[in-house]
Amino acid sequence: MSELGGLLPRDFYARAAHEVAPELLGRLLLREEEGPDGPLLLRITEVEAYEGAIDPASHGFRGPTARNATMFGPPGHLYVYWIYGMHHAANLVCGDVDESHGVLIRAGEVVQGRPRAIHRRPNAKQHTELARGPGRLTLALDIDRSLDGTDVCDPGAAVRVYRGTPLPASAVRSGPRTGVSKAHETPWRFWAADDRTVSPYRRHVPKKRAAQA
DNA sequence: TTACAGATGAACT
DNA sequence: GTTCATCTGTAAC
Repeated sequence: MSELGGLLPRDFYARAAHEVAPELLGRLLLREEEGPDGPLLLRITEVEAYEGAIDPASHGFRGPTARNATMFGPPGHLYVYWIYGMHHAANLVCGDVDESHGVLIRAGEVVQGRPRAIHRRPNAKQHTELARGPGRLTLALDIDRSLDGTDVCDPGAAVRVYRGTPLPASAVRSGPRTGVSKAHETPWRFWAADDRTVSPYRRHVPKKRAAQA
């Protein structure tokens, strides 16, 4: 398909996450699938940047663990983690090896393969809800920990990122990150202006107290 | 619009 | 052992 515009090269990711993040808006995330229907295609509309050792909100802040090992590897790979015991979230590893920079893919618009996304997300009332939010997005695209470490620059990979049509800077908005308890003031959430597939902002819920007996 | 339950892994004491 | 996390669906205001 010509609209894909070719794979984004690894160099694209080999920069600070907050530089890469806004340039990912409008790009196309391709999810390869078995069967005759061909791949799913998602146009990225919302992302958040996390920057390793200098960013207390990043999974990489306290150093490598079994879960976040992928973040400490080379850029251009997919970091998938399991959160709150019920959702997956997908990041693209940025920066250099050991820097543990990442860009969380928060939301997007399913532009191809929509019936399959609807099948996986029966609760979605409109197509704009199919991948509106990081947990919903991974559900719609059937992304889980088995895809952790996928090289999105590899033409044969199950998940890849294509150039698509990047958003002009004038159509990019930024603000505080969602659901993050630390470094809340850092405006490293980026989204496409006036796009209905962008998730609603939810500030961090300070704490959940167990009910007193 | 705001608040909370829910399930699991990882970090922390 | 305890606390909390890059969240979502549902319910009460």
